[in-house]
Amino acid sequence: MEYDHSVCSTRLVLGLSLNSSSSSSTVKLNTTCSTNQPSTALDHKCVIPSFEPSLTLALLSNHSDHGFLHRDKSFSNMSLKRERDVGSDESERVLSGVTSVDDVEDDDDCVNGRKKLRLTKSQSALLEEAFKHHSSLNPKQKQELARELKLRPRQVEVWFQNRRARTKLKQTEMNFEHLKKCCEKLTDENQRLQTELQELKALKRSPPFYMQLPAATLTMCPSCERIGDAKPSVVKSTYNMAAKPHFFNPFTNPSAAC
DNA sequence: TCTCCTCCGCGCTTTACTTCA
DNA sequence: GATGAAGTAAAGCGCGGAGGA
Repeated sequence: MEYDHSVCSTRLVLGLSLNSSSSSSTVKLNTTCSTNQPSTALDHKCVIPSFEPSLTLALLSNHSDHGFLHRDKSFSNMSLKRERDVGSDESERVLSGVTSVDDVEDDDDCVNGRKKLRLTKSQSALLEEAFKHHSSLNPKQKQELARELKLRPRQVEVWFQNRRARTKLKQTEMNFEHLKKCCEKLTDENQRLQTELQELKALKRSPPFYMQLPAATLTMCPSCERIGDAKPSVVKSTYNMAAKPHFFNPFTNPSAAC
């Protein structure tokens, strides 16, 4: 990601939009410059995985004796949903081949007792590598990765969710820093322009330079040093020159801001 | 076309664990 | 070495959108 800071001017339109949907998640920064420069857009796209076939088991196992299911005394929608998750995990475990006694013990530790799972360095590295290729996994990729890492697919899924969240947060922080710098530069530029405007106003209020000179000196043009015939329309005074002053044109001059 | 259901991703939050003063 | 605050990351929860029946 790179920004072209050289093309923006004082009239800068900055838009930060965060769009999310189930099919994609987009973090977009549009930096539109008044000089009709192309905008820069930063996109982080997540691709929706395709349909995942899975089994849904009813809540009949010992899972109800442990962990989060305790929280739901009633047969609410939430409990139904958790049941679905548990059922999904069960089916995924079968599909991913994680059926050993050790695996089950691990599950009891990290899910029901909510003991924190810490991924090993090799597991993290492999997940990072996979994330480089796909920020989102389809069911098949998830199953394969889970089998490779000896994790439950749900854990792989959660890792990718958290990883996407971290990426998005980092991107947002970067966008914020960029906008902050732009704002600071625009503030400085605004201050400079205000000062320039005050100077020009003061200059306009003061009497023209040629009126402060003795009449004899008016015969010579201060600009071209040509002796004039004292006709005011011919004389090029410094004031007349200043009548067409150089103004900072934000549309033609590069801004200090961006 | 509408409704229901399921799946999935996301935002927000909780919590276990680590690091550091 | 003990301890508490702060930080980090795995996981929980609820919501909404998409899509199929």
